[in-house]
Amino acid sequence: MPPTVRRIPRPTAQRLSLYLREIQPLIAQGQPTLSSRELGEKLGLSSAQVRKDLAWVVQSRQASEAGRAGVGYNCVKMNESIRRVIGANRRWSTVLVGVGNIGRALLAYGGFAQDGFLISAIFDANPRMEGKRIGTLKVQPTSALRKAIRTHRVAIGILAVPRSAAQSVATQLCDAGIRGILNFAPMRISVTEGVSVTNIDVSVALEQLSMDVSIRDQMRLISEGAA
Amino acid sequence: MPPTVRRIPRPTAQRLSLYLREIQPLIAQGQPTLSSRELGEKLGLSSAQVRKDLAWVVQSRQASEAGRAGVGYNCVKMNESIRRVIGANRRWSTVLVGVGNIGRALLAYGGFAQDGFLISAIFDANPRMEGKRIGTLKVQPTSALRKAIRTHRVAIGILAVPRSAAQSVATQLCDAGIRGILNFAPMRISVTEGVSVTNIDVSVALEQLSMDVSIRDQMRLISEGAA
DNA sequence: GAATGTGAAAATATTCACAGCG
DNA sequence: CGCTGTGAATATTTTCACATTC
Repeated sequence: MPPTVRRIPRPTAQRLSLYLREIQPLIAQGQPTLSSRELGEKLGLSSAQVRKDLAWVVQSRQASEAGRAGVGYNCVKMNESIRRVIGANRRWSTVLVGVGNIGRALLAYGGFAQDGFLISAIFDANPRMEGKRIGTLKVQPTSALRKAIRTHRVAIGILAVPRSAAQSVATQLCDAGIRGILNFAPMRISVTEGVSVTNIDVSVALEQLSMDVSIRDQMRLISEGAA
Repeated sequence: MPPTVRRIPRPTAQRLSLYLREIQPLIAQGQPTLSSRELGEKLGLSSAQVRKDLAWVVQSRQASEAGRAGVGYNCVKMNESIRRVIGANRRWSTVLVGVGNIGRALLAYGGFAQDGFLISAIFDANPRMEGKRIGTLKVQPTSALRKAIRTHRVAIGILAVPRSAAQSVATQLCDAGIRGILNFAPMRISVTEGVSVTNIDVSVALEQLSMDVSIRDQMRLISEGAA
């Protein structure tokens, strides 16, 4: 047995998604290859970093589709390899719970299909929404979650309900056998062991941003003081 | 001069926002103190990690408001100290560009005010929206950005326009003197040197989540195979 | 006893730098 | 030459473990 196959590092995994975002438009406009330096420049990363990351893609599968010295990486092949490694090559069936503004924004944005994510059914905890049609889908009560998740083999639930309903719906999703939850509610949710959660919290993002701005301000003051 | 004051580490900064989210409800329900172990358990972190992070808060300001051995950290004071360190103690004036579904969701969510973020003015690139009132604010054309940013001393722009308009609006924000942009458009935007950007990209989040789910699946298969 | 604060050790992640290919 | 792939060197982050305080 080889010296224990290490798992793909978190930071690498995160960057791979970003690489996909950069590569895809290039493919669309027909660019055949891309060097680690070019890709790195677009994202503010060193070329060595990019090469190390892409080396993971090649190694983690036994695939041999590597870059070519003197040329760079084949865009199409690299796109496909990355998608396989991060599990974005298959289609993911999802359910959306909550058809308020966020939910409707997600439904209106057609871009997920291209990334392999399909919203199979939509739900709302509010009975007044029941039966309403949005696009091609009819809003169902959350009591129908279990059945929908089983029949569509849904792995991912998108939680776009108000904070007050979030934990209750999260529990229903877990009970119905969901495997991962994308949580838009501005709170941490508790889930069954084995269920993955990714949070999108605007306040956290704003705080991160304001901190960056603060730090830049301080540095500016210092350098101006020194000048 | 002390041996060069190191800047607060990125991962620490990110976790500090999460600590705030946990501490605030505890304050509301009157809990006086919190131990590093308790806080860590809520977030799946080691107590040592929490203590190291909080040590930064105490050190990075010369403040002496530390935890107390045998007791834990004073919730109220820790909340305030963290907010000061990450720049969330002051009020941030923001502008929102794009009053589609995402923009309206942000306006409808009242929780930012509590975190010190105020949406001072709203804009839309679509002239048909001009003059429309949403809540207490009137939609302005993006040509009015510069003036609004100057008069309200706005540091942060929230970019919630469709992909096709994102770069153009980002450029307008930069020209108008914005300091940071929270970008909801599913693309990387180019900005003037010195402007910070934080992206909220649902596809990236979904990919991250699906990758976690995939990895769990693989581990499950392996352990079942071994059993 | 229960907890903090913190050096020292371990683990991770990034950058360097260069051999070798196209 | 330009660029990949990768060990070795750094740098950063996390964990350990324990003296110290309440």
